[in-house]
Amino acid sequence: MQAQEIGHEQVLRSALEASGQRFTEQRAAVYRYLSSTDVHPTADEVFLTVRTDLPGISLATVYKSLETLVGCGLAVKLTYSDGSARYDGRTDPHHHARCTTCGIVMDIEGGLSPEQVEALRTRADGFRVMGYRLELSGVCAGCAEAA
Amino acid sequence: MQAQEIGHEQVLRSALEASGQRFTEQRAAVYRYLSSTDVHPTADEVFLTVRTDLPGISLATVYKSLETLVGCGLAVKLTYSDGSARYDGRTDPHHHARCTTCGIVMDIEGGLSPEQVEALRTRADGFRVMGYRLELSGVCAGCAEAA
DNA sequence: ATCCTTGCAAAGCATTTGCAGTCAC
DNA sequence: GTGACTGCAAATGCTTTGCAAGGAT
Repeated sequence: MQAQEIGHEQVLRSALEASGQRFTEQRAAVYRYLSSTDVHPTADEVFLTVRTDLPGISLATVYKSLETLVGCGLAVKLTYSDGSARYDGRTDPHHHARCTTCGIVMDIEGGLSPEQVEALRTRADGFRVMGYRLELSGVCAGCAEAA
Repeated sequence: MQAQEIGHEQVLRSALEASGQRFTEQRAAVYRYLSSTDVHPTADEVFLTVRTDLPGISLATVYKSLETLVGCGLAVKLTYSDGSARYDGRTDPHHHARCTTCGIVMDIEGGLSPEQVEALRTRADGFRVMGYRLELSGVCAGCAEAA
């Protein structure tokens, strides 16, 4: 969808400009991929995929681009107990469910209500809430069937 | 409290035995420290503290012991976007609030109700929920004041 | 023209692993 | 006595960094 891609590019340009950073092919390619998928890829997976569009891109640049996107609020970095880090291009409120067997991360629609967040905050004296993360862990349908 | 320590030791012995593992001084010392603090220490902080009781313990053993405790369900490993991993010796349901400035992790009392968890699960088709993690991110009172 | 960004290679750092000696059961 | 655990040191693997060349504004 051409129109959508242009929309994405505008979003990225604005976000970069707002923080005094420059628009580049590499950042655009990383952002385009991240906002087109729901697989929550690792940095290496982003690298491997983006490289098919932009053969010259380096892994270091992918790391830097991802960090830039996170800094702009256009992506979220998710870290897990097995040491893996994954990136999520969705910026609307939603939760995750992670399969501890195969590592897949699925989206769960919906967010906490402001009241629920506030109820939590009142239990953390003086804490200023910027965001939250709610994640189920367990076994996905596919792995449960295989076992 | 001598009685409490003995209680802890029994809990650890049972948990280890249940999974066919052995009770050792090192595991006991790591568990004793973890269940006595609410600072959510990193592996290195556990090492530095436990070493005052058990001067010979190695960092590798601390890592292995922590992983053993996590495997027994006596501790929870929390990983963060800056690459740090922290361990929590509390096993009752509760949440966390993490300061993105100083890195401190605070406990928030309470858990999600079974109904709330179920409501989330129904949105993840076929997923078998084993646990969840709910965490606020933001700025703690101390850091907010300093800024 | 300025200075931010890239790509490469080297460095960093937390964590894991191989192995011989030691210890729990 | 047997197999698991420890401590040490080396290795691993993801991520970051330094720097010269290139690119965006």
